[in-house]
Amino acid sequence: MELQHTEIEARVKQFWAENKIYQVEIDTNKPKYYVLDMFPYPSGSGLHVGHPLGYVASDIFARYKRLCGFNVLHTMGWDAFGLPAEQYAIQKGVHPAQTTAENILTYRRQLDNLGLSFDWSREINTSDPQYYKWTQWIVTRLFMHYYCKDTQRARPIGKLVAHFRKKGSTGINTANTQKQAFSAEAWTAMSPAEQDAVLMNYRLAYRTLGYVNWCEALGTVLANDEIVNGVSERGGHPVTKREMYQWNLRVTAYADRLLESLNTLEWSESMKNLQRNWIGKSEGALVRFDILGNETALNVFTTRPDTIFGATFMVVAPEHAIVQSITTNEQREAVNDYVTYVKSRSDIERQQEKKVSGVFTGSSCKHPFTGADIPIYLSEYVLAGYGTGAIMAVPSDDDRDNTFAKHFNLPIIEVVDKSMHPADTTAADKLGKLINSDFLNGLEVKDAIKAAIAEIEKRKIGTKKTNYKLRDANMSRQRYWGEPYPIEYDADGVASCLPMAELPLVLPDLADFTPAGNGAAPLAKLQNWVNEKEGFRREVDTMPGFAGSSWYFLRYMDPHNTENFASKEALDYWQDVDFYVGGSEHAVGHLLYSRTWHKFLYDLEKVPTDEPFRKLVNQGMIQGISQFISVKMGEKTVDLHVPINFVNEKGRLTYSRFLDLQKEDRRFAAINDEAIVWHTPADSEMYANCRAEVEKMSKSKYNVINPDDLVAESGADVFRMFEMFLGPIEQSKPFDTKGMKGVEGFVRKFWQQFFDANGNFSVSDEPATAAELKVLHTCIKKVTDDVQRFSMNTCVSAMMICVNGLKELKCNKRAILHQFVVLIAPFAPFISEELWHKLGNTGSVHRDGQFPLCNEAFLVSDTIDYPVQFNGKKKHNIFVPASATKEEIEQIALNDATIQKLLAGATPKKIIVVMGRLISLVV
RNA sequence: GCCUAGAUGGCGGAACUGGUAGACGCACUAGACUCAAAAUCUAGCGCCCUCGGGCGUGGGGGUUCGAUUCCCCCUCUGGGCACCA
Repeated sequence: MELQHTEIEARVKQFWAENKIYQVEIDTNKPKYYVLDMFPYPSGSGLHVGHPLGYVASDIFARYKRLCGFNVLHTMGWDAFGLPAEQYAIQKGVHPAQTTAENILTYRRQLDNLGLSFDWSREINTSDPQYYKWTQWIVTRLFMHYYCKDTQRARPIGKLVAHFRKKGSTGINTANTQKQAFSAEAWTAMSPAEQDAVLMNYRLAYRTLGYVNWCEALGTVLANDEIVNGVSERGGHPVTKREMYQWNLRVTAYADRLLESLNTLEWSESMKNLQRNWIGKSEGALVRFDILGNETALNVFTTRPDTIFGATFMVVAPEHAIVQSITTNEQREAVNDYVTYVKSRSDIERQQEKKVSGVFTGSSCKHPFTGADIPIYLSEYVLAGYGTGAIMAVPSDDDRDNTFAKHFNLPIIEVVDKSMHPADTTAADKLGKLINSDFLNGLEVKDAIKAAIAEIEKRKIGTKKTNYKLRDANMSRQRYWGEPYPIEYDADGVASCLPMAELPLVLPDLADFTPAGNGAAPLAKLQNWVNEKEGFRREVDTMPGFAGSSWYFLRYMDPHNTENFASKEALDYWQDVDFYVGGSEHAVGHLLYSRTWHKFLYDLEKVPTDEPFRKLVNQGMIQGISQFISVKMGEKTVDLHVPINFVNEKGRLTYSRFLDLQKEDRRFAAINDEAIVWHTPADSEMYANCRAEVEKMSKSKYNVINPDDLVAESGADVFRMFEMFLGPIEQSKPFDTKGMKGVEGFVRKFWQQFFDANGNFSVSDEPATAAELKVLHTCIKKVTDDVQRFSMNTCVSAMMICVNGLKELKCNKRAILHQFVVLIAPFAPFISEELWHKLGNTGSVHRDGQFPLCNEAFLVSDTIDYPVQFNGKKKHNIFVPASATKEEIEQIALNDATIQKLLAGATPKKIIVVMGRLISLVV
């Protein structure tokens, strides 16, 4: 009987929906398992074949776990706030809520076509007020807490206020923006506005004036991870610096813990390294250099305090606040010129052309140990935003300092003797013995660093210090389509957060979505809304995309709860995400913010675990295969993208497919009007050879493959297995539909195994033979092992071998086929459900099936043929009973006539039997 | 420059802790069926060679009876960070 996949899919989908097969509840009799996909932003273009890669893989895993008796939480939702919907709203005037709702319907339909086992009763949407009520609530909690470094956890801001009242700022050890010192009296004497400003220095969500990344084209500020190569990640618009009041998330407070607990996670090493890199912890010392003829001093951060005797000059960032006060009159003009020059250079220019530049300030520092005068320079290679914005330059052991010293003819003093170490040892290796360094002479670098810090602290000229590259995350967006801030300002401008009872603060309707101008958010235009509450003014900025996505995995545990973001019962049962699947592009954005929020909630004892995602797998990107045609355009030849469905299997452009298109779809013709005379079928260029190239899949490259088409053509089961069969999940690879044929053949063969020559359903109740059991159980073993390793491509291979084996044995035994149905169920959910019912089972294979266990006894053969090697060369096979011991194998080998001949009377020096499998005779 | 992952037939890729390299699939070739084609089935398919055999996992060296796997050096490719002191 022919496999009618469309009919089967419709029938099975209905059965699943009617019987709520995938709905899951807390069940304390079963162990829990939480399998999660990174939820998508529902964009206008729908799913392409790249999206399902991770979804299908995690679905297989979720289904496998379910069949193994776990209570599996497997859910999906929508990261629904975001820029594209708002940009579209500005252009077309369609409310983002409407666009988003439409896109969600498309996504939902496409996902359902793939047979994914999500519990849709737990669907969430970050733009739903019932959801963002809790996003806002968490932000109010962040606002109401500070980070105590003594206890290494977040604490209520009230405790800090109480401390200020009693002791002022003395004795606190907190994460803060800047150091402050004030007495209890001074605190009490402060106005509410002044106290508010002080507290902003400690809050975990805080508002401050600072230079931020401003994107004029998008009309909003962006966080560091939203900027790639100096332009906005979305749209590629230029980004400039602008001074504005902004909300920030104090992620730096958690830097150490984020770094530490990475070691406990089952993430790929490269993923952990991306985060380590981004956090960028470095340990060293803060050292004070007194400036000659000036009361102020220059503080520098260095990771190599041991090289301090090699410091021959100082370099200060041109933007540093101290610049004017240390510039002498003789040098003022040169300094001003240089500062102007640096300001004229954009970030991109500075990154691209790194030339040696700088200027002498005229001032000098006194070396804290030698007392020598060391000149202070300005140079753009010292960054204002890192460390103290000033360095002690050690040209002997730092490449940049070295280049600078040579350029400006400054002295270089060797302080580390590297001659004891390999020739290619560099300063970065931190190897060698100190020389020319007074009390440090003779010490190895590692010891010298400790000794130098000890001495620096003893002389009170500096302290041990840890620095991070990680910056606090900007959390304000001057956009409409995001969560409103649950913050209001009183007449004095003092910020307070809304109480729980006033949440959610619903995003008001707006007709015109354009920014309000001058950096103000669209909501500023709604003066009634802004001033709705008497005596208060509402915050008009909205939250960035990462707000809603930083905790969504918790909401799935208890999505309809109105009293809490999730009940304690649900949190205690579901705990955390056991298995998280998603793209590696979220390494330093979503994954870092989620971890931070989660640790914060853990500090508040709201979640039971310190980390949200135990195991993480990053699926690779599915690329498209673009087709190009070379076309003469006037003088030059250009390569143009050709829609892939215009190109036949031989890589030739076919005219007939073009003719099939409706007029409005003739985009390809339109863009190439100039180049090709399209309207003459006889035109030889119509049949030109195309050139294929692997690129990112995108609409503009005409290389997108829609999963819907493939599902309609070959069935969801085939599509799922084929996506898995492409190769390892983690790897990026081009999507080439050519290989689908193989998987299609496999599914068909499997199906036909249940039918006789006349097409009637026919299974035999006779007991299975040893050969049949061996074929099946070999497959069970392989699939069980590989699913757990997340190696889905080899699972599919194993099943293909199994089906070929059963076919060869003409096996239609119920016992064998029943087990295979359960085995294949995670991969091919539709066909397995259909066959499960045909075999006379009730319920659903996905709920009532039990994943078959491998019985190794079936795998054993009577005899095994062992290859025998001589000196690792000559080979000869011997047959031994499968149960033979090492000694017996040796005996049989030595008695074998051929081996005796090969040995020619010699006694082997060594007989090697490894794992009972292979023998090597060393003569 | 630094970090990280990788390099295996014409192609995608197997080989999980060192043990018959190339599983499985695609493509290709031949045969069967067919008037013919498609589909299907059967067989072959790393390279060289006449059998026997020799050579083969980016290149070079090493450890081992035995290396795709472990160690050292080099080349190339993908991803990330990038004047972070």
